[in-house]
Amino acid sequence: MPDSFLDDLTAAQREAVTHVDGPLLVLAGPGSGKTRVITFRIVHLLRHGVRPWQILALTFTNKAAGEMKQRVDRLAPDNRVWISTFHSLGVRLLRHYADRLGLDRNFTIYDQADRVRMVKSAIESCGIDNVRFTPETIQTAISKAKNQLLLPARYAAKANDFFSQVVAQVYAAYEKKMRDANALDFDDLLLWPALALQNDAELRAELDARFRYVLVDEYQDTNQAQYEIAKGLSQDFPNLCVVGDPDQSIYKWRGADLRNILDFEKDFPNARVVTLTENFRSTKAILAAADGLIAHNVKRKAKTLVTANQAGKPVATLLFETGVDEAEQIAARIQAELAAGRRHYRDFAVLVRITALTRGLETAFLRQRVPFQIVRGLAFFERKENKDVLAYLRLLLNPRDDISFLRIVNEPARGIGKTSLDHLQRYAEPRQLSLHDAAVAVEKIPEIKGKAAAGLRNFIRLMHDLRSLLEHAPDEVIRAVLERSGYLEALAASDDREDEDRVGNVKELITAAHQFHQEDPNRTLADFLENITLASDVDSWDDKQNCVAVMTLHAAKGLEFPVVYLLACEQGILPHERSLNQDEELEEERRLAFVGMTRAKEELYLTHCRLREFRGQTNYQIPSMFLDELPASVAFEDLSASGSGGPKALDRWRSGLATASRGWYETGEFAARSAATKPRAAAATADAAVYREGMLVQHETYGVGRVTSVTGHGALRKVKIHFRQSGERTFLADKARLTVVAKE
DNA sequence: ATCCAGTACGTTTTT
DNA sequence: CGTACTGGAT
Repeated sequence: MPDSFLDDLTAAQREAVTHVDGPLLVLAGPGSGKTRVITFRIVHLLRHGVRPWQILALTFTNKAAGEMKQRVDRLAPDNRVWISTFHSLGVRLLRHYADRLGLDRNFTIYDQADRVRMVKSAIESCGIDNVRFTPETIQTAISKAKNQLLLPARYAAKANDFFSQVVAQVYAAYEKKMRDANALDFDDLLLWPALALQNDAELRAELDARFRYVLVDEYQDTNQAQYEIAKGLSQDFPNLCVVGDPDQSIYKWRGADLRNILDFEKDFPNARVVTLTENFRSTKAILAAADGLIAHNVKRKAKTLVTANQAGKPVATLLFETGVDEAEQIAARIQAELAAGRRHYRDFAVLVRITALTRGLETAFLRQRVPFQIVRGLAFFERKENKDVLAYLRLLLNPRDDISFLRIVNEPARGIGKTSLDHLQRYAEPRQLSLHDAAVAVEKIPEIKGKAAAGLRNFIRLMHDLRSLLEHAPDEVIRAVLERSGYLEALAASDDREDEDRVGNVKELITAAHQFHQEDPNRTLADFLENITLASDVDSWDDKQNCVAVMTLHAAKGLEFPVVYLLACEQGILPHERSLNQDEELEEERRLAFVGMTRAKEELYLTHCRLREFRGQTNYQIPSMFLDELPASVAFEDLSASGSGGPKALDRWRSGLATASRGWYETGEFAARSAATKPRAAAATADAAVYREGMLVQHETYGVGRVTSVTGHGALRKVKIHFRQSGERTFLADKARLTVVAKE
C-alpha cells in the first residue's frame, strides 16, 4: 500500500512518523505539527503490521484523546487502538486488577473538594487542633508526596521539619480513611498503577507485552508516577515514543518534572531524537515575539523557531486605563472586526492567567452582545443540586463512601441533625463501620431516637430500594433517586426562586445521563460517574460554536486561534505574585506566557492597564516584566486616554485616595481601598431602601430581573436579583445601577 | 433540628 | 469580593 499520506510531511516529521522500533523522543516546538506526527505514526504502525491493541497512546485531557482518536479513525477506520488519558488508563487498570492489588473494584473517585473534606476529617481524627496549616495546604503536600510515589511510611521517615511531620501524621490517617471509604483520589489513579508496575514483575511483563508501542503526548508535563508508568510499559518492548516541548511545561505545580523529558536520552541511551522546529501556525512577527520572550529562560535547551509563514501584523502591547476599559475595548474591537466583515467570532481567543479575570470580560461581552464561551471548571456538575444527586449515585455504588453519606443523609431534610450524626460517627468509628452500616444498626444506638432514628431507617430503606435499580440505564436511576428520595418534591414545594432553577439543572443532569447512555448503551452508571469526575474544563470547550473563546492559559494549551488577546500582562498576575520570588517558578510563568503567545496564528495583542479592581480593591498595576523582554519589533499602543473612564477615572481615584490613605506610594503599598465606595454610600441610602422582594427591576447589563432577597443595612444593603439569562446576582443596593420596573 | 445573619477567611493554574 | 463556617434565635 502506498504511503501517500506521508507526502505532505517535512523531512523531520517523516523521520518521526516512520520510526517503528526502539525509543523515540520528538522535541516539538509550538505549531510544529506535533499531533499530526503522533496520529500519523499510529497509522504508519498499523500499516506496517502492528496490531491495533498493541498500541497505547496517552494524553492529558479527554479532549486531546478524543481528537486523536478521531484523526486516527479518519485515516484508519475501525481500529482498536487504545487512546486515553493517563488517569483513564489508571482507572481501567485498577478496576481490572483490583483483586490482585487488594482494592475493591467499586471504588469511588474523590474529586478535589472530597479530598479536602477527607483531609479535614483526618486532621480531626489525629487530634491535631489549633493547626496553623489549612487542610488545602496539607492536601497539596500529600498530593505532592503521592506524585513522587512516597507512601505515608516513607514520607514520615523523610519528614524532618514541623510541617512535614504534621503532614506525615495526617497523610497516614487520610490514607486509612480513604481505604475505609473505598475511595481513591486523582493521584492514586497514577500512583497505584505505577507502584504495581514497579513491584509486580509478572503484571509488568504482561502489560509491557500487551502494549508494545506506547506513545505519550505532552511528555514535558508528566510527573514521576506517569513517568514510571510509561517506563514500566517499555522495558521488554522499549518502543516508547514521547512527544513534548520543554518550553511548554506548565504543570510543575502539579508535580510535572521537566527532568523526565530532559533525561529521556539517559533513560533510553539508544533513543532516536527528532526535533521539529518549523512552525506552521504563526506569522513571523508572532514567532519572533514569543521566541524573544522564552530566550530569557536560563534553565533551557535553546532552540530557534522558524516559519515560512508571512511576516504578518506586528505584535502589539495595548495599555488601558482600567480593567473595565480593557474588557470593554476588546469587546468593541472584536465587534468592529466583525462589522468590517474581516473575522468571525470564533477567530478570537481571550486568554487569562487567573479565572477571576473572566468576570469583567463576561460583563463587557454581555453588554456589547459578543457571543462568547468561557472555558472554566465544570460549573454545572459543581452545583449543589447536581452534587447531591451524584452523591446519591456514588453511595448506591459504594456504601462505604462516608463523604457522600454525610452530604445527602439529610438532603432533603429527614430530621437528622448534627447531634444524631455525631452519635452515629461515635458508634461507627471504634467498630470500623461505615456510616451507612452504622445507620443500618441504628437500633443499637440508644442516643439516636425518635425522629432522627426514623429518618435514618427511612434513608437506609430508600438506599436499599434504589440499589435494586442499579442495572437500569443511568438516567432512569437518577430519575428514581429524585422521585423516591423526595428531593424533587422538596425543591418543587420550596418557595425559594433558586430552587426553580435547581429543578431545571437536575433535569439537565438526567438529559446528560441519557445522552451518555445513548452514545454507548454498554456504559453503566459507574462509567457515567467516572466520566464526570475525570472530565476537565477544556473538555467542555466546543470549537464548533461561533463564539469568542475565553479561557485560562493552562486550558489553551494545544489550541490555536487567528487572533489572541493575552490579558493582564501585569506584575503579580502574569507573572503571578506567588512566583515572583522564585526563579524556577518565574521561568514557568514565562513558559505560560510563551504558550499563550504561540496560540496566535495571525494577530497577537498583549494587554495591561494602569488600574485594576481586584477582590474589591483597586490597585496600581506595574506592567509585566515579560513585556520588557519582548523584542523591539513589538509595537506599543497607549489606548488609555480614549477609554470610557479616561484619565478622569485616575484623577477621581487619586483625589479619593488622598483622604482614604496616606503615603501609599512611599510605603510601597500599592493597594488602597477604592475611594468611590465611601462618599457615595450616604447619598444613596434613601434609594437603597426602595427595593422589596418580588420587584421587577432593570439592570443596564443583565436586563430585567426579579428581586429575590434584600439583606443588610445602610451602605451594606444588598439586593439579590434573579435574571432569566444570567441567573442570580447580588448587588450593593446603593451602588447598583437599577431602575424599578414594577413593584410587584 | 433548622434557619439565618454575621463573620472570618483566602483567593493560580487542574486530572 | 466571594464563600464557608459558626453561633444565636426560633
